[in-house]
Amino acid sequence: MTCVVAAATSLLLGSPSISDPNPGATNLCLLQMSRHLREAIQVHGLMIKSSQSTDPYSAGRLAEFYAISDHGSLEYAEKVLESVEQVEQPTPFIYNTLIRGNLMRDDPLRSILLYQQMLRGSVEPEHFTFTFVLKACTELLALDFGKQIHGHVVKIGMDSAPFIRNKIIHLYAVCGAISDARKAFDTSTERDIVAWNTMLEGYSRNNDGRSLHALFNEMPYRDAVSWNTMIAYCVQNGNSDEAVDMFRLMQECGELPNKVTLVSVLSAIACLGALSQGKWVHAYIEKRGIELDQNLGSALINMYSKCGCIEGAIDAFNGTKEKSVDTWNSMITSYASNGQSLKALELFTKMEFAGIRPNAITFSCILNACSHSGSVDEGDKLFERMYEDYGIEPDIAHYGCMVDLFARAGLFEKAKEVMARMPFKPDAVMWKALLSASRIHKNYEMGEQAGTQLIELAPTDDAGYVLLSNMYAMADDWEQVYEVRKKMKDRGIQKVPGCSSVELDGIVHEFIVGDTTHARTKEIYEMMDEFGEKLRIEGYEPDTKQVLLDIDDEEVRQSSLTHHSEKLAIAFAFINTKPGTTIRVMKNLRVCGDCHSVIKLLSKIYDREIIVRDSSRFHHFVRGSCSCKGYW
DNA sequence: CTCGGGCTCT
Repeated sequence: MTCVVAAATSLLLGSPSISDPNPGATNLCLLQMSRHLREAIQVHGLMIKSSQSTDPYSAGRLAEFYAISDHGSLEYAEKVLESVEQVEQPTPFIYNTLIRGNLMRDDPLRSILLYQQMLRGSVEPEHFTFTFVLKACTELLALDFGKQIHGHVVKIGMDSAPFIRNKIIHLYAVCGAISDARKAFDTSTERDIVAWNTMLEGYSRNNDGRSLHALFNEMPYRDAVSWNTMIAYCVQNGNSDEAVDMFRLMQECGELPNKVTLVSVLSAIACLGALSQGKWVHAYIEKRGIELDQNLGSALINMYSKCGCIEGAIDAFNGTKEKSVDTWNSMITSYASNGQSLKALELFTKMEFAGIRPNAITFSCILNACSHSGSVDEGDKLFERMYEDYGIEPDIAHYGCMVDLFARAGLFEKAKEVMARMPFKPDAVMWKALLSASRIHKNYEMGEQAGTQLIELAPTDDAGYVLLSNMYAMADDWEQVYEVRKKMKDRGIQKVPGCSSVELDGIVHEFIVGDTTHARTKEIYEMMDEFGEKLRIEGYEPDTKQVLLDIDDEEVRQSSLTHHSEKLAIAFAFINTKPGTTIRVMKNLRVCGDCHSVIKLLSKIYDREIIVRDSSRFHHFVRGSCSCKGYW
């Protein structure tokens, strides 16, 4: 096709003797067939020669090609407008096209300027014009300017047009003027489904769950978008359970989930760590023959990864037809967070080999993998290559990875060097990494400094206090433990209670520390006693320094330790699953050292694979050892 | 004779 256009164009340019019965139509045809900017420019040249380029319809076509098509150029589009202006008043179509083109290329401000230019030139806006300009206002959050346009629209009686009215609702909703949005919604004569959905989105954005649900219930009928909006709202507010319920209800109501639905529900399932539900969704995608595009592919990889199921993630990765950087990044992260850092590094090499250009996020993932596998030299090299080979300036997160990398390996001098050299002030994430590493390497001095800084930088986060006091306890510095505890109490910071969950037959069971509310509490505690017995035989002794913050009495401390939520969840899973079944536990906080050693032993004693997802990573316990190799 | 990716996920 490309060759045809080029050949035809040069033929026409080179041989004025060839007679074309309708040269104007031929040119437009050639223009439409153009697949490259230079071809269009050649046709444009022909049109200029025959004075066709300022003819209103042809100029519109030219502007459209330049402003909208993939091989266009907004600069040329504006040139078309300029040349028309010199001859006559441009049509609204040319303006509409330019406004739309700039919107599509993420320059809404230019769209607005063109609209103003249009008005100055006394070109009458059409209702197409308003839809584009209102969208530009929405993207710019230009509420006042949008209100002016709204006024204009009302004045000329166009406010009842559904497209325009919906854009107005959207504008107000996005700008947070929810009552104005509702007014526009209430006063519209015919409310189509988009109007309802737009209003739903408004409540969702404004975090008004009550009005959102009320409106959803009032809807005369709902489509997939309506359901998706509700599901997304649940996900955004951390109500993963409710999101999954909505997803079920949606299907019961006969509405077919689409890709957007699936992406949302997968992220909810990932939060819950509900693997069997995630597998169901994967099977559903395959059954319906839905193609794994980049978004859906990444959502699946992410879900499997967060459920500790690396095989599933690999499947989803391989099943994603057109892999983007994000797809690769997701897979690299999956390996890294599941304790397979060397695989992550391997995949990065494959990625480079496949000619995919890594981005800043790729390097965060990969440097993180290096620190978790203790690949210090490799990480050092990659950090250099990041700028040298790919021109990516490291941001604070990358420096954080490097600090983590060195500190985890016990190279505190190197870590400090990085911090001194970097063009940023250390952030809480960095101090936290340093503090954790100090605890592992028993570098109390470094830990004290990091912990103090951490508490100053993130005074409302309980993690700093907990980590620091735990470290003091390890060092047997009980006076400091008390100080930290007091500071925490004075500032009204509460320790977030540990909470773990396991999924059984599609139902997620939750346990908090010392939980006695579950229907099968008695059996659970009996199981725990059995654990205790077997552990004692293995020669295990509880590490009571891990509890600290909430308890003084040694006896209570011990019992609290045995009742950590992950242990309850594991006991429950033991009661309800056949020997040999892999157990997956999701925890909101990091696993404590005592639980970590207990679970290691349990995996050995009972020959069970136990996978625990804590707040920062996965622990795959198999036959007495853990994939994190003691680093977490 | 042309034009509304109308709302939902990342």
